Amino acid sequence: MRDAIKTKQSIIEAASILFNTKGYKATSLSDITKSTQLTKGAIYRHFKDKSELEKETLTYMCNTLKGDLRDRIKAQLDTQSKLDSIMQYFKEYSVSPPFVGGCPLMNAAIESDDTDPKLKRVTKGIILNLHHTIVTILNNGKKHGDVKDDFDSVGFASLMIGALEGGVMMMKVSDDASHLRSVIGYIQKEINNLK
Amino acid sequence: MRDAIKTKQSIIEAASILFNTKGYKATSLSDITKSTQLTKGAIYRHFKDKSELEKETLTYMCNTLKGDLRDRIKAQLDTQSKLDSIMQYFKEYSVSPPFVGGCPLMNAAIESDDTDPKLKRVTKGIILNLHHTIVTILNNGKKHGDVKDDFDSVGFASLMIGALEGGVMMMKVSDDASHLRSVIGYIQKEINNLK
DNA sequence: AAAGATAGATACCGATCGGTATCATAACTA
DNA sequence: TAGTTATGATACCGATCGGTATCTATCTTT
Repeated sequence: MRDAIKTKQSIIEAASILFNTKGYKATSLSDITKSTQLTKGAIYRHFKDKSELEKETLTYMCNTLKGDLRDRIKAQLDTQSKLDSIMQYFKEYSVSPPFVGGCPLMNAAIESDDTDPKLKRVTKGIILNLHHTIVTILNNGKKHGDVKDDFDSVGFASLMIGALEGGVMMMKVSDDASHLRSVIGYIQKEINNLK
Repeated sequence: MRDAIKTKQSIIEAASILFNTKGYKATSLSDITKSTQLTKGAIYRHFKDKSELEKETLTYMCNTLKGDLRDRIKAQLDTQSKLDSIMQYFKEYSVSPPFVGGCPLMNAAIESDDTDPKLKRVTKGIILNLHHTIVTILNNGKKHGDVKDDFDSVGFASLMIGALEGGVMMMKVSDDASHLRSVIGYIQKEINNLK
C-alpha cells in the first residue's frame, strides 16, 4: 500500500480527530505516528513541518463541513428552507457530529486567535465565507420577497453563527444538548419571521 | 518583598494573561517564570503542580468576572435593567476586556472539554452558575410582572450565554467588533420584549 | 531485468518539557 | 542576638518535543 495520495489523506484524517479533540499545539507528532501507524519519516515526507499539517488538516475539516452545508442549502429552494437546512445541520451536530471534538471552526478560532496568525487567517477566511453565504441567502430572499427590505442580513448572519457556535460550546462543556436546542429554537423562530 | 500571599497572587495574575492568550497546555512553566521574574522553585512552593495552578487561575479569572457582573446586576432594580447590565458588560468587552485573550470561560471550555476533565468541571460549574443567575433574574421578573408567565427562562439564558460567547469569538477571530455588536443588539431587542 | 526514483523506517539531534532535591537568604521568634 | 522557619534560587532529572540525515524497500521506467 504505497499510494502517496492515500497515505497523505490518511494522515490528515487521523490528525483531524487529534487536532479537533486535543488541540493543535497539544497534539504531538508522536500522537500522530501512533494514530496513523506511520513513522515520523513518513509524515515529514508529506508535510514540510507540523504547522503545514495543521493548516491542511483544518482546511480539510472546514471544506468537508462547507461542502456538506452547501449541498443541503442548494437542495432547498426558498430562503426559509435554505436557512432551516443550516439549523438542521447544527441540530444533527448534537446527535452525530461530523467531527468529534466540537466544531473545528470554533476550536481553531479559540486556539489560534492570539498566538497563531497563520492558522487564524485560515479560520477567519472560512468563518467570513460562511457569514457571506448566509448574507447572500438573505439578500436573495429580499429580491424574491421572502425577506423584508430593511432586514439586517449582515447582523443576522453574525447572530446565527455566533449563537450556534456558542450553543455547541455550551452543549459540550455541560454535556447537555438542551442548550444547543434552545438556541436553535430561538433562531428558527426568527427565520420564520423574516418579512 | 517576601509576602507569600502577594507572591502567589502575582503568579496567578501573570498566569491569567498567559493561559488566557496562549492556552493552558501551551503555556509552559518557563513562560510563567519569565513573566513573573520568579524561578520554578518559587512557583512550585505555592502550587503542587501545573494543573493546580491552571485550576486556581481559571477560578480566579471567573470569580473576577462573576464579581463584576454581580455588582452590576445588583445595582439595577428591575428585570430589564439587570439583563441590560449583563449586555453592557459584554459590550465593553470589545473596548476594554477585563482579561486579554477573550472570554476565560470560552477559552477554558474549548480547551478542556475533550481532554481535561478536572478543568472541564470547573468551567462547567461556572457556566451553569451564570446560567442559573440569568434564569433567576427572569423568574423573579415573572413574579413582579416584568416577564410573561410562559416565558422560557431556561432557554433564553442558554441563548444569551451562547450568543454572547459566540459573538466574542467571532469578534476576536475576524478583528471586527460589529459581529458582537449585532449579537448584542438582537438579544437586547428580546430583552425589551419579555412580556 | 537493470537502473532510477519515491515512500517509508530508523536512529539520532539539540531544545524544552514538568518536576524535584538541595541550598541560600530573608524574616520571624524566643 | 541566636536559632528556627518560611521563601525563593540553583542545578539537575528523565521524558518528550519538533525536526533531520540516512538507509531500506518498493514501485516505475526503460
